[in-house]
Amino acid sequence: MTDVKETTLAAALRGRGQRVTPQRLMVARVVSDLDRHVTAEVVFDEVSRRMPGVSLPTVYATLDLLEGVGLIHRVASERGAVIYDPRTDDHHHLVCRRCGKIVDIDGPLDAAPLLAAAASAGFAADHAQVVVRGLCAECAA
Amino acid sequence: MTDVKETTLAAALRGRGQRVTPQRLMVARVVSDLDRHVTAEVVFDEVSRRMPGVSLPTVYATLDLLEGVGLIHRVASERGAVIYDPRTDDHHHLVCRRCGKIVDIDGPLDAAPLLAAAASAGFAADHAQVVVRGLCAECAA
DNA sequence: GTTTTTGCAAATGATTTGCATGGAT
DNA sequence: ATCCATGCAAATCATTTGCAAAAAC
Repeated sequence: MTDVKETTLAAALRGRGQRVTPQRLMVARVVSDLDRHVTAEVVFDEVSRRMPGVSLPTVYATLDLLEGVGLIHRVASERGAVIYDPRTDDHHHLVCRRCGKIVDIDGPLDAAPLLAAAASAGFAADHAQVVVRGLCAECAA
Repeated sequence: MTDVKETTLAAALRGRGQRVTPQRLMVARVVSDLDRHVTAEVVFDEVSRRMPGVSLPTVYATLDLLEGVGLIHRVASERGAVIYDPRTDDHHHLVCRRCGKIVDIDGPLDAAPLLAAAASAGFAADHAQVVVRGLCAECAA
């Protein structure tokens, strides 16, 4: 069983003239294994469990790198910590305005008119996501 | 010329048993007058110009209150600070991943399927917005 | 060998909290 | 008179930076 994420990352790093380090591979593996929305802290905790001594700044830098390479996406959040999403396919999010919980929703979005509007505003769009704000079932109670 | 925002706010506060203070009215007026995406700092600076002595924690608390009342919305930001939007009608945003610039886009969104998905996940949705991430014209250069 | 990365510690920026005073009802 | 809101200072949280040592190429 090959690890698609690691080989993709290693190739991307080599292509950019950047170095393939064990810390970077571990951060990528942890994000892939956790397979859910994560913060830098959460990734740091799990990385530390598997490879003690890795620093928090390295985790921040590596998450940024993974985003640049396109292996993870930022979830558009409206406050607090940055949330990364290991899913890079087209999907959207529900965000609870009270507890901050984020849930994926799969559903169609006709982004074409918005992307056209983006282009005419001079933006080179990477990615369009819908954020639905509201109250989750627990917080509504 | 009546000030819709202020009367709405005063009414909402009274309805909730909260107090109508000059600081709250001023924060609401400033947000309305600035009429653009703002941070707490920006609001604080303008409020301080018009009513010296108002504290930053009061500005934070009041922006939170205005959001709760529905007079302003938070928008997804790229940088550390929370951005508030005085427009509460249906529109969307372009966010530059490099400089953080946020631009409004008006365009149709067929949110119905996403709102249906939200409901079946137990979420009571308030509001759906699209965030398009990318590079603005200046940063692309 | 050269250059990039790392880990550490400290700095920064945004927002929140605790608490006593002041102000709205 | 009662309680909520304010101002101040300090605390907290997430993230970034500067720099010397270690590792990748």
